[in-house]
Amino acid sequence: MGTDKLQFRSIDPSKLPKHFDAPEAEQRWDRFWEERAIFAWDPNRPRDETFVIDTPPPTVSGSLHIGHVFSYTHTDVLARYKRMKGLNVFYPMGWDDNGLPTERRVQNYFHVRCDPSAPFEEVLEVEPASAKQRKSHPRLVSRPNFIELCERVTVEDEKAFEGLFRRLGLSIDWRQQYATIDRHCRLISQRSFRDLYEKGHLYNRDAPTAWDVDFQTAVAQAEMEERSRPGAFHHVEFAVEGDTGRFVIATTRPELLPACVGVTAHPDDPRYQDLFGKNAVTPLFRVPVPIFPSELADPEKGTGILMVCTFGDQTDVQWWREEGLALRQLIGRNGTLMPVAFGNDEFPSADADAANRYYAEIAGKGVNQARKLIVELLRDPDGAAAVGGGAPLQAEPEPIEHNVKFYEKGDRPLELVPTRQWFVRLLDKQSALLAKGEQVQWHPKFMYSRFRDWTEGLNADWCISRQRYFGVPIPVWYRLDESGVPDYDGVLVAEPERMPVDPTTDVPTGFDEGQRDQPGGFTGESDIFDTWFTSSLTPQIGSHWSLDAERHGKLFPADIRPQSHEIIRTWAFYTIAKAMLHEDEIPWRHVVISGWVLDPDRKKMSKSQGNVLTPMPLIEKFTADGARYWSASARLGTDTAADEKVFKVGKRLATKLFNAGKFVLGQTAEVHPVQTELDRAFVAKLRGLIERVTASFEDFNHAQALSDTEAFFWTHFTDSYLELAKTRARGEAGDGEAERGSAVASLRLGLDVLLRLFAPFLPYISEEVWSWAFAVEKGESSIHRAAWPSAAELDGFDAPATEASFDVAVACWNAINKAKADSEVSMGREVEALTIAADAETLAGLEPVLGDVLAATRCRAHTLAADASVEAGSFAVREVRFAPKPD
RNA sequence: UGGCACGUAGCUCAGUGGUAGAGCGCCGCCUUGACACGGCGGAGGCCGGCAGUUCAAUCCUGCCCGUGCCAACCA
Repeated sequence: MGTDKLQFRSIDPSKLPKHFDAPEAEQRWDRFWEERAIFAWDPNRPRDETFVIDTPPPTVSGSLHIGHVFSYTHTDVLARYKRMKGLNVFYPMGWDDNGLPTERRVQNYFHVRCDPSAPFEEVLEVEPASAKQRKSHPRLVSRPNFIELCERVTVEDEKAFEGLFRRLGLSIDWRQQYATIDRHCRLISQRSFRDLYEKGHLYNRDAPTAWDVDFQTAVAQAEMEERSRPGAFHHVEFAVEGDTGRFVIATTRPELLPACVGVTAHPDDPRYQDLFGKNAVTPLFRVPVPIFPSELADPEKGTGILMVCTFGDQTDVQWWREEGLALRQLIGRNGTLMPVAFGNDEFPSADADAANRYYAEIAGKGVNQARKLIVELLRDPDGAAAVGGGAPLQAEPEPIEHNVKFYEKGDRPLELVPTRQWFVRLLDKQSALLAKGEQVQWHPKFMYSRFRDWTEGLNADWCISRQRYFGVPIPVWYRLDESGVPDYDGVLVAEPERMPVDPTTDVPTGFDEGQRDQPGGFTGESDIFDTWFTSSLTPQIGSHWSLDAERHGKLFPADIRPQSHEIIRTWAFYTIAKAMLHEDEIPWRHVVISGWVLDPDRKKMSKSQGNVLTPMPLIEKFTADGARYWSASARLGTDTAADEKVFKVGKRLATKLFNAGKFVLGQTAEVHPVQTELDRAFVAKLRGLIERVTASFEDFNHAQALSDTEAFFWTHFTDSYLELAKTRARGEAGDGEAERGSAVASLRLGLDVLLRLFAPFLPYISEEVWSWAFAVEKGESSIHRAAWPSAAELDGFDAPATEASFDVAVACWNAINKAKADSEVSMGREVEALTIAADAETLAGLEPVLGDVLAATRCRAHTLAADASVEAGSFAVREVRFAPKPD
């Protein structure tokens, strides 16, 4: 026979290093994958063979933190699994460089501020600012120069991110890269605007809008957060016009008193029945304002009657609209009290001189300072609303803790400032949005409730304009009438073919540059889009929506959207909204939500607490596979502590694979089929593992898949099967070549299958061991392109007499090991003789695997004893005599 | 105040309507021809509390307590 001379493709273990050099291997394999384009998406394959990932574009101006490792690994594990399943994986990478975080970073880094009126400098020379420079005033640079600096910084930041992601082994197709500020994204984003405009989903409006006084830009509902802040109730006495009546309102914002435009109480409140319809007079400023009833006033709160100002909060806006109240805007865009004069139609007063005197005290001040000052003014009896009323401030302010709305990136409370803004109409589409959200499958399921709660609680349309610089320009111009006033209804939207445009430098069709800002001409919109307006298009950015119908058809909707839960209300929500508004579609079939990374003490990581972990040192210390192991051990949606112990376990697992691979592939033997009972039983067990792990992956449960694979590898493979088959594999058991070949064949099969099951989690070590022999043997140079193990693969193997053979062998081996441990002898000590007791049935089951057990335990002579008192399936070892310890 | 999630060994976490699991840590032993970046053995838990459903509850239901997140309350 010619075949019995055929040898397994083995390796010489002595030529391998003693220890796995992970840092070296990580760089080597990253290059290999890149050169061979292992992760390249093939545009020619059909949609049903494609798996599309809508990758989160990280904010590159933010610092790298361990959370990036965590959630991106979750995605990558799935990507690698799907690729091995034979799917054509589309796995792009985007960088979110657009917007405020970058601006802020540039401002700090170079110590500059953007001043649109500053002259453009052809060659801008700026260096990172020194501590000394930071003490002086920031340098003012033009908008184009500022944008140039933003681009300079983001290029550097992107490199850092790419470096991390490559080192981590993310199987990204780096040819599919985008940045949310690049030409392609500006184009898609502006086309999105045009499409929404044509469909009637957009409007612009001059109205009170949430405004950050530091960034000096409007902010959307989704970007607000509430922070608990100390405040105080101030009780202030008002008078009634033409009457002797007085009443006391309670307010936390006394500085808005000059902006008081009305007073309201609940219509059923018996205390204030006779006031409705009359005018109140404010103290200090003596402004007459209407008193009206409103269901929104709560008789239980404060004194039950309150002042309405332009604008203290959202309810003020509502009252202002519904009651048609005056507009007395006090707080300017920079957060200080604007100069106003009393004694005219806008700011009427019964005593303008006094009003102006009081106001002069607080004009130009910031909100906090103005509040302190006005409290003092309210102590002045002369300031009473009615003659002889005494000091308007009743008693001392009563301190309270209350929640105040902030821009999530801001440092001072939001103000409501009337400004012209663009909005996407969403409030009228809540139920349609909910239906779309329901069509998407959320993993874990309960995360849908976050989306639902947010959508149901929506209280404002989406404000998409920002008064900033580094972002996608809103592609519109406005006609100017003969007196130079913009016509905000006659909007000139750029044509799709001309996009992307910058209306501050490009000219609308039919006009020329000379007409810019001239009466009868046009003016360009200088606002940019909210970052989310672009980020909400990542599926379309990848699919080239509106540019390439064929590609779009293959890549949209995407299969999965991985993201974390805190941005469900922004990124997930807006993306669902866009897909619905553009094509009445869902943007992806599944949303895969990662939890948060907590610090080792299970506290939320935050910069202010200084407990943020940077990823590279952890990767250096525990290897990329170790870091991935930690990430992948966490179930979706579960907040997870960055516990070094878990990283360590991952690193240890990779080492174990290295060593096990070295042993298994180091065995030389003739090629024979798997035929010995123990080997067949092992293969049967392996089949069960493949089925369970595959099912877990299909169920988006990567953590279970990893845990099952790891447990099998450690418990069944290295700690038992490998030990039991070892002697036979080495040909030391005195069996024939067929038995030896069987052992080696099944050891290799076990290694082969386990490596492939581990490959999505531990791409480096699995590729390394794969490369030693399987790459050539299987004709697949990268394990990451190898077929995912299937039960069908094992169909050609003969079944064992009974699958229980494996467990019986292990139970007996464990019992003998325990006897050795109890006698404190090494596991390698030879046994001269022992008695193995078990019930008759168990004993019979042991027979076909007994040889391997005796060989593995180095047992020279044995007696089998049937003993019904021993529990079925287990063994008692008696009358053990150990050989003397060899010299 | 409401919604969601979580509460299991010292720590980090799995898990199941039928005698409770892993890793780390701890204790004892073993320098074994893949691996001391190992191996073997062991100790350690009224599965947050109280009720209910069930033959049987750590698991299902209700209430309570605690933790986290989200949202509301913001005069």
